Amino acid sequence: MLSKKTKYGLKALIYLARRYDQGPILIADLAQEENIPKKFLEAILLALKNNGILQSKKGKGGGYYLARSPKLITFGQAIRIMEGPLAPVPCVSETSYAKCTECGSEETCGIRIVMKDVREAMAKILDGTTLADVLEEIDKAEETQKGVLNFCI
Amino acid sequence: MLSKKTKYGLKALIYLARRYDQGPILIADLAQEENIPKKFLEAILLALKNNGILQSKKGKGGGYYLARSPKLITFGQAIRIMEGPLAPVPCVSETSYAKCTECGSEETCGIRIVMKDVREAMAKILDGTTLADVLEEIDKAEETQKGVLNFCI
DNA sequence: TATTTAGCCTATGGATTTAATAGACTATTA
DNA sequence: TAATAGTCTATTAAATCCATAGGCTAAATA
Repeated sequence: MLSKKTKYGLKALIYLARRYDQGPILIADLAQEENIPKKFLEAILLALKNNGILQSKKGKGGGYYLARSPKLITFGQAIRIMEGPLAPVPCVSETSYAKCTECGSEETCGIRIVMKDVREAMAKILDGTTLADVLEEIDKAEETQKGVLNFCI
Repeated sequence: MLSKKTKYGLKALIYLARRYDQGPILIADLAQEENIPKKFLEAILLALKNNGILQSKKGKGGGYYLARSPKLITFGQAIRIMEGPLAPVPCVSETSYAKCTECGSEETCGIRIVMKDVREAMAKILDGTTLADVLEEIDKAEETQKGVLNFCI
């Protein structure tokens, strides 16, 4: 299960993506709009900034904004920063491999064999989905919803 | 990341699957062979029993054994018992759905749209992989390893 | 029936992580 | 220089994870 931290972070990224090239967005506004505790959000945005996903501007007229186009930011990148590696076990992680403590031979570990496939499947989706993709999907879903509503009326 | 609890449990299941129809296995033996704290393992096996994956026999000659053929026990079943639902967010869980707190409209939530795909991909693998499958894969991997060793010598 | 075996139950504890809040500090802009 | 808004350090409550201890209960065997 994703932590609240990660959910908040993803919500914030989607929010900022929707307002890309509208200048810096205030933490306070973002927090209020998305119902995120402001101080908690501060820490999350800072982490995203320190990892190159976001940029910020201080002082009046300041705020946060995407460091690059929504087309170039993936869910995978963001989730790894906030939640850690995608891999269910460290021994199959591509981005932060570690030997499983007390796991004898890695090549013949049943758990590892299965989790390798799981990691790959997750990575394929999350590293292949950009913020721009998500915005598009949201728009599509909203159109469909409108259709459903009209149909109901 | 999988918790130690889950890893221990999966190890135990694979161990028991390998010895299916060899009668009950002692917790103590299992714990020692697989390097799992005995008391912790007790709790894990009990949970698996209470969820229909294992059966046990008390008294002398007792122990734990699979409740049914390794072909009929999947990783998905076991992981859900020990780790909880596969779904990254409760609102896409098939086995234990719950509305995300403070998530306005479910149909147009960007996070949900992506995580739905992730859940499906994970479930496809984990619900499609039985203990018998894993034993087979382990054997295959061990054969390959032998080949590598001989080649090296 | 008595005894031993081995799983079952309750509870405790430390360590770590998660979620949230408070307050002082610093850079920037007008 | 005064106001703004991000940055940093601490603290805390709650939850979860990992592990251990000790007594209880069911079952097999002598």
